[in-house]
Amino acid sequence: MSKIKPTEKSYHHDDLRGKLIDATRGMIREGGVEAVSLRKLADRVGVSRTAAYHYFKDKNVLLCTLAQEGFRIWQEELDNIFQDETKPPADRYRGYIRWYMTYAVENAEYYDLMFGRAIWKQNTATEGLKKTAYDVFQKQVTMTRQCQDQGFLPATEDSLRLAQVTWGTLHGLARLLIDGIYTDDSHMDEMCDCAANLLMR
Amino acid sequence: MSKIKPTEKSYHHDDLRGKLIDATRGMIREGGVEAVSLRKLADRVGVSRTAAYHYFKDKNVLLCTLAQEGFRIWQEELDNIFQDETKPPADRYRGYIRWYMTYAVENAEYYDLMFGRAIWKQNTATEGLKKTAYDVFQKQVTMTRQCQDQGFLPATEDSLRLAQVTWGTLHGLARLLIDGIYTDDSHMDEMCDCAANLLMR
DNA sequence: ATTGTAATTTGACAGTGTCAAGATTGGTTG
DNA sequence: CAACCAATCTTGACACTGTCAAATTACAAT
Repeated sequence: MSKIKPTEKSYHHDDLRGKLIDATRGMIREGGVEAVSLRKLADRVGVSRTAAYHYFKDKNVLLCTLAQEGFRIWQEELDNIFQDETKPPADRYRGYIRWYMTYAVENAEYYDLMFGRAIWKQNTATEGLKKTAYDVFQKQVTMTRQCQDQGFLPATEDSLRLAQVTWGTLHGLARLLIDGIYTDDSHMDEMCDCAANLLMR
Repeated sequence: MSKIKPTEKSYHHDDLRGKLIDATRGMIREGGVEAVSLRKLADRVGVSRTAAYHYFKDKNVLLCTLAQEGFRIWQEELDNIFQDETKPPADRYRGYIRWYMTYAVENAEYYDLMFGRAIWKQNTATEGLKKTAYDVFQKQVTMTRQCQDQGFLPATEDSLRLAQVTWGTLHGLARLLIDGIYTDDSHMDEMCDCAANLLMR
């Protein structure tokens, strides 16, 4: 038995892979995707420049791994929100909008990693990331259909298309807030309400 | 009179500044913002690595200049669309949505420069760029109010907020299409229609 | 103890943006 | 016309970046 799972603890450092991921997450939170440098990362973990290459093919794969983790958590949050039986469905949807925008603003750098260009441009996304992200969207679609059935999203529209457009709306608003184009987050509540009014009926 | 306007033609190269801008625009169209390199740019124009520094403080200012140019053109297009008296107002708005998405997809790299993170993150935008972009948004607001008055955008909402949200919707959809998240542009028409149905009434 | 193999490091290369100092050039002035 | 001068452009240099190939280290099994 010569194979050792690289994710298991190794001798030199306990779970270097995990430490790399943790440190990268920290760097992203602090300075955004563009602040992630493999060499600074190595310094932070206390390892040589190219050590990360044994666990991640290149920088892109490392970032995709982090993004994928983000989508997994996102999925869980989504489930929690829409399984909360204490609120009426329409309130849950309003809560979802609120949660979306709040999360995006408070975790701007991480949101930017997940939905930003660095990863999605010209098919650089890992297969794993694509799949996980696709699952999240599937959830969004079924959730949309459910809301249509419950009568507060327009039933005339195709669910898939409607899911795209509603999600696009939230995504767009989030981007405006994060990048500070034409907006700052001081009026986030009003924007959420306005969006809810437009989308729901 | 010792001053010579740097924008005027110089002796070594006729209007180097203009040539730099042109070449940069080309690079953006070909490979996106992230493909712009000052050294490759210099090569392309046939000048030394640091020549551009005489006309632009740094790379960021160069990009902002290009983006600003984009916003000026954007402004003109917007005027054209909403001054077209041959169509009824509602059709003009639908046409605007169509134009927006088409432009974004067909000039993805340029759209990305104008509305993407590279320029807007943490206040790196030039004052000039900010102003020009702000003017465009102002137009969007007055246009929104006009549409509210004409009765096909909800009159109950605050114009500024509504302008933000409608624009956010288009921006979000454009980003989804450009980055290829959950979508490709083969269903752009349906997405435009769906968005129009949601926004207008 | 030796061998094998996985983990890690070192060296190197081709890029990048940007600063400081030097070289070039053409118009203005003595 | 010659000298100067300031705008323009180039060269050299520095500190970064990602990534590959080869050498080194360290542990497990024989």
